Formats: sequence, C-alpha cells, structure tokens
Amino acid sequence: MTEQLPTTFNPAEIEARWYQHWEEKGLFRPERPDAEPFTIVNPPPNVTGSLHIGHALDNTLQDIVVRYERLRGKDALWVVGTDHAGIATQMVVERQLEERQDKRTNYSREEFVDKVWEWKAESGGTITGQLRRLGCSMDWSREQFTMDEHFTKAVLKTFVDLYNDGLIYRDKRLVNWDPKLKTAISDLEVESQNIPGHFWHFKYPLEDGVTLPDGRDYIEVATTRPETMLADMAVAVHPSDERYASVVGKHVVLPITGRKVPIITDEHADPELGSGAVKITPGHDFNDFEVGKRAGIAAGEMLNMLDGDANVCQTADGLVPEEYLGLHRFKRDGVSGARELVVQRLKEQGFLIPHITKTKKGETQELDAEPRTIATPFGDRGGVVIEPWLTDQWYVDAEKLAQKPIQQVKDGTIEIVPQSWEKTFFNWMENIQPWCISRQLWWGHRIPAWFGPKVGKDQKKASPVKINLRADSPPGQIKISTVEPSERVAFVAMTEAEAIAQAKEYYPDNFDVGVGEHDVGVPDMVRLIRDPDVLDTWFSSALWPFATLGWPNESDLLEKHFPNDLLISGFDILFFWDARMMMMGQYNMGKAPWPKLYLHGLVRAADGAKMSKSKGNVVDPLGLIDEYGADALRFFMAAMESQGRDIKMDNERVKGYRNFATKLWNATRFCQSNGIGASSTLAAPEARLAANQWIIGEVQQTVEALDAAMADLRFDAAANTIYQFTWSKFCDWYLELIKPVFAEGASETAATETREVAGWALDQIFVMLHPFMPFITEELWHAQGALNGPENGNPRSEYPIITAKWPNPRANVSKPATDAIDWVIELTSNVRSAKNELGIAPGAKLAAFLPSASELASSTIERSSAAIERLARLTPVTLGEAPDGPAMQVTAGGDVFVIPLEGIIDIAEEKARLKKALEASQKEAKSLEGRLGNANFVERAKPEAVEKAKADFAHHSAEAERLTAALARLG
RNA sequence: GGGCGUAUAGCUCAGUGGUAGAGCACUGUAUUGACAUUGCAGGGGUCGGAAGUUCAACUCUUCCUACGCCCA
Repeated sequence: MTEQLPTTFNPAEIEARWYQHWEEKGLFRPERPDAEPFTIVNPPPNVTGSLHIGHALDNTLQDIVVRYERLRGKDALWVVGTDHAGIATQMVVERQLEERQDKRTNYSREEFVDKVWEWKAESGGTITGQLRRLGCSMDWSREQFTMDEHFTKAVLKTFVDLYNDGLIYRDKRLVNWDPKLKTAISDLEVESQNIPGHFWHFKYPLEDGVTLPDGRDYIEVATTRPETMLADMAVAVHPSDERYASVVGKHVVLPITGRKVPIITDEHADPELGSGAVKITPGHDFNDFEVGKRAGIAAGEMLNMLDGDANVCQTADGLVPEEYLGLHRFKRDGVSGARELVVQRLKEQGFLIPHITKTKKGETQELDAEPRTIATPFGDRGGVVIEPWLTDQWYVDAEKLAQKPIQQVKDGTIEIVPQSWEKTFFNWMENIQPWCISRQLWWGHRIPAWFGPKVGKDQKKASPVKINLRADSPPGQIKISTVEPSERVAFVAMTEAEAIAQAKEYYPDNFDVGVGEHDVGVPDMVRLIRDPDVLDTWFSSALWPFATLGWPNESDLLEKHFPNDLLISGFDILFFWDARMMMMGQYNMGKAPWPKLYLHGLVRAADGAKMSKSKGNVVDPLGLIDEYGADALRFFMAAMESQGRDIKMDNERVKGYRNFATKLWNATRFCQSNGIGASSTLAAPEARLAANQWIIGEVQQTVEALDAAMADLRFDAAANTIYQFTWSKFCDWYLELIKPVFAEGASETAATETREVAGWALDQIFVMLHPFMPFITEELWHAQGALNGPENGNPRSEYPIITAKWPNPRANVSKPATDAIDWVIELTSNVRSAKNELGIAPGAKLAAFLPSASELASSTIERSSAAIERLARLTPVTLGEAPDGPAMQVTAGGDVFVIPLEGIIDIAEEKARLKKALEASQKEAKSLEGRLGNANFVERAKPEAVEKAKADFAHHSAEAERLTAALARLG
C-alpha cells in the first residue's frame, strides 16, 4: 500500500487484511516483559453461539480499553475463549438428533459426549471468527475453553476444596426442576412470567363430624394448582385466625385420595387471602416446603406425586387413584392432565365452590374458578413451567462465600461502575440462597464424587453380608445404583484413585473397593459409582479470571495478570457470572478478581423493544459490518455507551460514523496531495506559525480530554472528543487555515513547518482514534508512513499503529498564537453569518475597515492576512475609519469591523439584522442588570459569579450601545 | 408488594447550582482540486408536573405522573 490512496474508502477491502496482519505478527500481545500489565478477560461466549449485537457492544468496549492500554505501553492481555455452555450446547446437539428422528438416549453417554465434541469442532469457530471481524485484539494464541484439560483440573480442585471446607454439600430439598430438560436448574435460571390462570376454591371436609363455629363441616381452601392436592399433607391457617382456632389440631379427609391430614397453624397462611386456609403440599411448592419443615415433616417424608417428566406417579402412601397415574401435571398439547381431572372429579363430588361473577350485561354467571394472573416460573432454556421437585442435589454455601465480596464492594476494593448497580448487588448478595450446582446432563464437568453405600459404625467390623443394603444385590457385592440416595456416602476427590483410597479407609478392612456397575464373581467388594451429574456451567466460568491463566498451577503469567484490571460485562450476568467470579476469586486466590467492574446495558431495537428471535427484531452485527464497516459499528457502540442506559439501535447513526471514517480518509488524501506524510517524532514539532501552534494546542487538549474520559470509562465522551477534534477542528478549520501555505509563491519555510505539523497532528488523530476505529487508522497510518518512510530515516513507519505510542505532545504553544487563530475563526464565522442573513453571496470578497484595532487584531491581520482573506473573504482590511455611507458591522472579540455595503445590499435588511442583535443584547444586559442590582446576589454569590456577571453586563451594554450607534448611522 | 432506573430540540441522546449542547432529521444556500458519505448558515427546547432549599434550580430535596427493568 503505497503511492496513492483510492478516492473512496472501502472498509471491507482493508479489514480482513489488517486483522490477519495483526494476528499473524502476534501484535495483539507484543513481547513486553518489563511493562506494567493490563489484563481483561473476555466473558466467554457459548462455544456454539454466534455474534449478536450485545457481544458487539461488550467486545467493542473491551477492545477500546485494551487497545488504549496497549498504546500506552502496557503489557496488555485480553484473555479470550469460549464456554462449553452445558444446557445450551447439549440442547443444540439434541435438537440436531431430533431432526434426524434420533435421540440422545439412543447413545451411551460417551458416544453422545463425543458427538458434542464433534459439533464443537465443527461450529466452535463461528463466534471467534466473528469477533475477529469486529476487530477485537484478543490473545488468540492462548485461546481457552472451559473444558480444556487444565480448566477441568481447576474445576475439580475447586469442587474438592469447597467440599472439604464444608462449602459444598449434598442436600435433599426442593429444586427448580425443568421437566423438559429433565434437570435441576438454579434460581437464576428461572424466569417469572405473569400468565393468565385460575384460582379454584374447594371444600376439604372435616373429619368425624367436626364443624366450624358457623356450622360448616368443611374448610374452604383455594389454589392455583389443584393437581398438587394429590400430595397435600396439611391445611394451614394463621395462628391468630379466630375463625379456625377450634379446629386446629383436628384433621380433614382429602377428597380423591382420602388422606387424613392435620390442620396446622403457620404464619405463611394469609388470613386476607381467600378463606384464610391454605392447602400445604411440601413436596411441590417452595413455601409449603418451609411450612412442612416447620411442622416437623422431614424432607424425606414429604410426599412426591410427580416423576421427572412431571407426570403423576404414585405417592409413598399409595393413595393416588389409578386413573391419575401417568397423566401430565396439567393440560399440554391439547390433552387434559391431572389438574383438569382433579377439578372435574371435585366438581362431580360436590367439593368445588364455584366462582360467582357478573357478566358485562349484569347477568350472574357461575365459573369453576376465578380468573387470575399468576406469576409462573419458567426455565430460561427449556421454556416450560418449572416444577418444584424434591431431589438430592449438590449445593454451594453461597451465603458464606458472598460475605467477602459484599465487604469488598462496600469498602471500595471492588468498584462497580456505574455505582447505581451496587444496591442491586447488595440486595441479591445479602439474600443469597444456596446455589444448586448439579445438573442432570451429560455435557459438562462431571461431578468428582463417587458414591458407595453408607455403613453404620456398628457395621464397620461386620461381615460383607451385613452391609448388603438391598436384597437384590448378591451377597458380598454392593451395587450403589440400587442404594437409596439417603443411604449413600460420597467420596469426593480429584481422581478415581483418590476416591477409592478414601473408600478403603471408610469400609471394613476385609473389603476391596472398585468402581463400576457390574461385578461378576468378586466377593467382598464394594462397587463405587461416580455421580452421573455435571456441574452448572457457571461453576466453571466463575474460575475464568485465573483458570485461564493456568491456575491451579503457579506461573509467571498468573502472577503477573491476576488480579485482572477490569471486568466489562452486561448487567444481565451480574449475578450469573460477575458475583460468582468474586466469590471464587476470593475463595481460590484470596483476592478480588478485579478492582473494577463496568456494567453496560442492553442493545435494544430502534423502537426500544428488547431484541429477540421470537419478535424477529434482531439486528445482526455482521450485516452492519458488511454495510458500514467494523470501524463505524464500533464507533457507534462507543459513542452511544453512556453509563447506566441501554442503547437503542440506530442505523442512521452507524452510517454517520461511516461518513466520519470517509471524512478522515479524504483529509488524509488531501494531506498527501500536499506532501504531508508521517511524523517522525512523538513530541510536537517546533512551530512558529500561529495555525500550527493552534492545532498543536488543540491536540494537547484533546489528548487530555480523551485520557480523562477513558479514566472514567466514559466511552461516549471519549468518542465524541476525538470525533469533534477530527472533524470540527482539524478538517473544518486547520486544513482550511493551512491551504494558503501551499499556494504558489508562498514561503517554503512555512510550507515545510506546516507539513511537519500537519503530518504530526494527523498521526495523533490516528493513534487517538485507533482504539475506536482500528482498521482505517492502521491503513492510513501506513499510507502516511509510505510518504515519509524509512528511506528518510523516519523510524515511525517501521511499526504498525496497533503498537504505536500514545500521544505525548509536550508542546509549549504561545497564547497569543492560539488566540489569534481563535480570533480568525470567530471573525470568519461572524462574517459568514452576517452575509447569509443579508443574502450576500458567500464567496463575495468584501473590503473591511477596522477603526480601532486591538493589539491582537492588528498583529493577526499582519501575520495571517492570507487566512483572513481566504476564510473570512475580507480584502483588503484597512486599519482606519470607513468612508461614510451604508455599512454592516461585524465583530471579532472586541474588534468591530465596518464593511461598506453600498450597492451590495438593501440597507433595510442590515437594519433588521442589527435590530435583532440589539434586542438580544438588551435582553441579556437587562437580565444581568437585575441580578447585579440584587444585593443578595452581590453579597452571597460566589465572587467569580459576580465578576462574570459584571463582565457580561459590560460586554452586553457596550454591544447594545454599539449596535444602537450603528443603527443610527444607517438612518 | 419491595427495589432500581429513566423523563432535556421532531428523533436518539450528552450535560452543569449561574437562564442549555451533539448527531440525525428539517430550512436556506454553495459546486472547476481532500471530501455531496461534502461545505457554510439557520430554525427549533417554559429541560415530565407540583412544592421546597438557595441570592440563583434543568441541576439538590420531597411528593406526584408516565414508561422501563429487576426481585417477591
């Protein structure tokens, strides 16, 4: 890429080329052993996923920070990798099998897992390729996967350590069961939705002729889930509810099952809700579970009436009638379920209390149930209603692990940006529930626990036959798969061998211990079996900040890059991922994983709706890249990212930033056509000309503003700063100001200086813009380098911009010089504006008189007459009184130019213009006068505010006077 | 029911205790050499409503209204 740039900027043409160059040359992680580290870990996307607009935002922000820090000389490491995403990935592969009329259970576990690995090999590169298209400068040489061998080691170690510390335990309690995926899920994976449903009222007859004070021989209960009455174990009333005090301790006989259940008291029963009496199904409702426990029912005794598919099964007491067995819990695919049958039977038997209501026409109507909106839990992956189900699962004691992170956020060890998220964080962390981490899936990290039969102390020395817990096991051989969970003991270890060793310690000396289901002819042997479940995906990704760096092995890499410096994530995974990294970071590493957590919002559709596949309003970032270029999309994301707000998609704005890239492209072409090439110094060149000093000063201010914005992670402010500088200062003013320097016959010294300064300023733009728009800046950087390259001894063109140096102008610009340019700019704008209002052709050159010139004016007119002529189109400018006759007045600073208008314009129009300006000044002056006349203001306001008001008043009064005089002169 | 957030120009959004800004859109205008993916100029806002604090409120406080999100 030398010689000439094409006349139009084509993003697609340069993007692939530069990305490949960076990656091949290892530029995303240049060797900087002595440099200060800077580390970000990428939230690992699902391995089989593809890039959506949220990834585009998340990764753009991270790349901006990483490129910025790399340019500032740090050893910047952006860890990248993918997540095995247990449920999501298994679902994808199962769906593929379904399409071929096949299913998972047609295969062995090993065969199926192999299929998932095959699928990963096939499609795992999709999203990583897409991240490259976005320009993300991650360290691909160390790409990670949460099921890499070393990662698995980290996961197992964490599990074993937590278990040994009592922070992981097995418990029988209600879990959120997804009957479609047939696995337990955590609280976070449950989404509550309000859906229309019903509230049924039933009569539960009192036993043995007992009656309520009002004579009724039944208790009325209401429920939204009638089918669960098959497993009801009590009726609860509030302890202070007088209506039922006389029957507490008595029993009701449940319709259908005939089960006798007690009437108990519990705070959970709300006297205001329905009849005040509530049916209690401890095995299928979270609240009832707690009520049941308080009533002294152990988890193991709680009745269960559903199987893993949420079909009715027989309860332990065998009281569920035959006709219910096998029915689904409720109507599904048009087929009635247990719910419908229960309602039908109760109605037939007279136990249903109808809901009486009036129609719109005022007629009384009788319904089976009261219509009601019900907050219903759904699995976020499976999409079906979650069933609270009593099972044995592994839990993390999240409450204990949460304590240190809570404190760290409170004491500032971890800063959450924007801070408003702290409250949400505390609210969740301070009420955190045990974290269910076991999943009944095949794809994932298998839990390192091996079960064997529990042995009582007295059995320790007994013969093998006596610890044979089940009749169907041959003597001396114990198959754990036939042992009730409550009769199992777990050996938790990193390896099978360690688990066996533990087991040998546990079992009587004369026992041998092995692993596996079957055993033929080996007596006196305990067969352990590994827990078939896998861990919640988030259990492994919680280790991401250090397991990706090699932990638990110690290394320089880990030492240098942990803790990380910053985490950027969407607020939607604050609890799923961020909080758990805090817990695991603290537990495993003894430290917070990063000192700062930046949370960004969601990218929404143009109408503000959440994007979703079902709504069909998903915007594909790759499509935007194809249309406008990756640089434009990235700049859009940055410019729109203000803290604490979601981003609404706006294609027009992306287009605007594509235009911005084109603007820079053309500005560079202009520079090249005037012999302006690459800079050769990091510091600003020596400059004498005012325009050059001015742009150097502006660069300096821009760098400062940009650094300030980046320090605060104000991506919008950073993007707008570089945008405004490039377009409004550099292109609109500086390039226009220097055009005369390259005119024929102009000073060669001035041209040389200007080439140096312009080339330098352009390079500073490239570097400052590079984190936001890496592709075009790299392209133009090299194009400029080709113009003033190594053949001239310029070292700058030997390295790419990605590893260039962040601007450090160290310039000393003179105030009179920059003031002069600001003055020219003001004069030019005012002249243009006046001409426009008076309908004078913009190109018309006008003579101007300056009756009393300030020092700034006279020296600027002398030194920068070419710029004044070219931009303000005033020529000649005479220092002195204007001849009599109609004229317009234009100001710059305190200087008033008189521009004769004879023959050019209608005097009336100038008078109108002056009058408008006069009114504005008078209004301002009057308001300021009023304020200054207020003693309270003068006495109590800050002195600088008073000073400013005085100065403004003086200015506006003088302006009004001047305008009045000018008007008078026009007659 | 609890918590959080938002409300500023037609649209999308910044913003500060001293009477408001950007981009897009709109209006007018310019076109022989960087750029029409452009230049120049302009119109447009009682900063959601009410009360309070203050010399001064778009900004701070309280309440209200609307919308959105999270949790139960």
